[in-house]
Amino acid sequence: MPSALAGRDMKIATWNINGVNGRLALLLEWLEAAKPDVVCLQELKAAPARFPAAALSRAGYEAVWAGEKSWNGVAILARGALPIETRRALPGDPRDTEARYVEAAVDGVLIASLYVPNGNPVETRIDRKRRWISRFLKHAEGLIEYPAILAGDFNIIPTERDVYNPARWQGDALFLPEMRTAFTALLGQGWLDSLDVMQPTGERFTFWDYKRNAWQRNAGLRLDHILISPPISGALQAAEVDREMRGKTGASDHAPVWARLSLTKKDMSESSSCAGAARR
DNA sequence: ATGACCGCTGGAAGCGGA
Repeated sequence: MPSALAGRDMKIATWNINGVNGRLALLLEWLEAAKPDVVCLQELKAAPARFPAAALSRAGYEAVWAGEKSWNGVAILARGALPIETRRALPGDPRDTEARYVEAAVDGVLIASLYVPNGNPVETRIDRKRRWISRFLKHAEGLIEYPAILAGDFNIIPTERDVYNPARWQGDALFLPEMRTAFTALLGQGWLDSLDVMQPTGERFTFWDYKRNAWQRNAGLRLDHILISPPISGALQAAEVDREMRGKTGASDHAPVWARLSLTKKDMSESSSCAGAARR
């Protein structure tokens, strides 16, 4: 374990991998090149026993994950350390068995990897998304005082700047005013939208549909977010989208997003609070 | 440019994704 007295960097990334086994070679290539310290993955699309833990360990990453056959699935990877799992489900509904939330402490920071329900078609599925987000907002509020990071596929387009053609997405579950309000409410709790802060101008899409030549037309959306709690938000140094990963042969329809934090001795002293959150 | 792509499962064609 790194010394709790020395400042150090943490590069944390989130990537909706869209099939962790089908994308394993690309994931390993990216880990080697990008060298993130912490990675949140979504859409593993693999049963728990089929998560490629051994291959990732050989690449230097230990992992905790919530798996599910065929659909969903979330994981947290840490370079050179085993994440200390604090939760494997979002609290508030024992009947919700979908693998959409996992939480772990890594190097004194509480990390959540989340995959919000899509919500389309609105007529039949928006209620599920609404209820999940309601539970998530409540849980997030309880984490705000700790050094914590919420990273994942939120399935929410936060602003008109985050969609190539806002008019075409009116009424879609990703862009409903209600959903954008929920995202704003999260920021209102104190969470910092790292990509928005570090890329305030220009485009910062994270998803391009496989259909209709969306990538070639740059018809993208910003759906993947890394939110940082107040105790460590001042440590944010950089945040970017690894767009080149979307252009690779056999790419996921999402690109990785990453943020770099320079954590100080003061941030480290909050680690005991993180452990407190883990015990709750 | 909401039919048109992709991964998963099962071993074909259907489902879910966003």
